[in-house]
Amino acid sequence: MKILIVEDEKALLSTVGNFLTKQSYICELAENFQTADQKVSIYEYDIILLDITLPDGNGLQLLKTIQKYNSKAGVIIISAKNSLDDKINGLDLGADDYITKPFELAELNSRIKALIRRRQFNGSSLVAFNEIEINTDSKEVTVKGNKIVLTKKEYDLLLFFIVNRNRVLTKEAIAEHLWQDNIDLADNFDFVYTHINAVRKKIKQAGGNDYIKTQYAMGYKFTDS
Amino acid sequence: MKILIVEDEKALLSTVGNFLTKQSYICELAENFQTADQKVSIYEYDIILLDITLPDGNGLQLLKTIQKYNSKAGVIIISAKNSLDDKINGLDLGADDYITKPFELAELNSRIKALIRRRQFNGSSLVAFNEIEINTDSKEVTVKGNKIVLTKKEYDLLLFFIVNRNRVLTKEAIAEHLWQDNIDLADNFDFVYTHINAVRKKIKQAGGNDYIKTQYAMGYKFTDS
DNA sequence: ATGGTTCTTTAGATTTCCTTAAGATTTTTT
DNA sequence: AAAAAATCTTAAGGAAATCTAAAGAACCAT
Repeated sequence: MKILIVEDEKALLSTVGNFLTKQSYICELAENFQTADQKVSIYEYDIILLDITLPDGNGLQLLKTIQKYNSKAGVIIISAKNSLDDKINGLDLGADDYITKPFELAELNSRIKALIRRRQFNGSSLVAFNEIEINTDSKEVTVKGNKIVLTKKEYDLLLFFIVNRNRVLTKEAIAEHLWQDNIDLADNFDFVYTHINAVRKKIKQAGGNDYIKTQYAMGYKFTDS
Repeated sequence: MKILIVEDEKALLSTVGNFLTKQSYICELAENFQTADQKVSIYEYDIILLDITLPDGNGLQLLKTIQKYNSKAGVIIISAKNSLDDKINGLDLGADDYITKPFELAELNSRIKALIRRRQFNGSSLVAFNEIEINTDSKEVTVKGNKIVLTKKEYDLLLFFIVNRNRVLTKEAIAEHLWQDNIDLADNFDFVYTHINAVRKKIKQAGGNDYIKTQYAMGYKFTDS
């Protein structure tokens, strides 16, 4: 099982490299965009760990090279905190999973294992939270195996929640993600209510739990507990 | 992610403060050189927004204090129009970016995000004081591992205390932080009592110590000793 | 154009919690 | 020791945030 680790922070790079080597993976390291791009276009990897913030280029660009020369590889994005949208852009561009800095090595390990497991069965990219699954390729959403049909806004909203699980998201942050620039930040964001209501309704109808927890005056949190 | 906003125009200060708070940053405000200098030399920040034209000193001077005590912080200079030299001096003295008045909140936001990305903050989302822990991502608060549920005002208050530990905070300072602009300085601040009482009660109920020490006629201090 | 879908707006119902007020308690001053 | 000032505590009315449903507006494919 070959893994390429792309990360410009040297300390982190070698920590992760050492750890994964001990876990019996064959590791290669790249600490900038150029090296990574070169390696990806020449060699084959099973897993690529990709930090998207690199000094000499954006890791998201690398995803294109990966798709071209290394389409069988599974990609886990390493994202900086607070770059909420990067995660989703990554998933759109073909990444399979993401992990937020700082992270536990144990967590990284279990995500790698999960990815390997998934890849062996079907090559599609899945984002899941308990009984809710999103296939980001086909954009299909299932709840307890039942397919539910979401509109684009609803889909974006649910994906945003699941990718940012266990994080309180303010209405403003949600609005900013869903409407990008077409939004007046001084506006009121009451229309968010409507879409949250719609998503809740559809998940409930399919027999799913309501993981969207309202935190009065703070925002919403997608969580188990 | 902690941000210090240094700006003498009160209206702008509170607008920016409110906005960034809603974007899930932990904000502190300073409306003159002296306060800012003091805060910078005592506390740690991730980002400092710095207006250089202050009534009681030049913001560029502050950069030296920042360098000395807060060298990890990223600095964005807020400059008045046409003071090009200030910008250049600022960048020379270690600022990371600048933004010109008047500016859009959206623009400020994206510059902050860019700065975070560049600096690759692994902004710790844990704030702790002995047996009390606050996860600022999930906004969960635990006391001896027991989760307690706080309202927004209570949460803000506790966070303010812990961030400003070992420091006597007047009722006025607390009120100013919790209510930002919506406050009449001629008012009495009796309502602070109610919230302090609520926080104390909930922490006690979860088996925690009462670190909120009342200093008669002076204020409150969150401390061990 | 037309019909269907999705998005936004509106407004009333509901929930949550913030402020107020008033009496009790503590600390300081006289 | 009494008076004054500051703080504590509790409960209830009202303000603010959220929910919900339904109608109007925009969009899209035919």
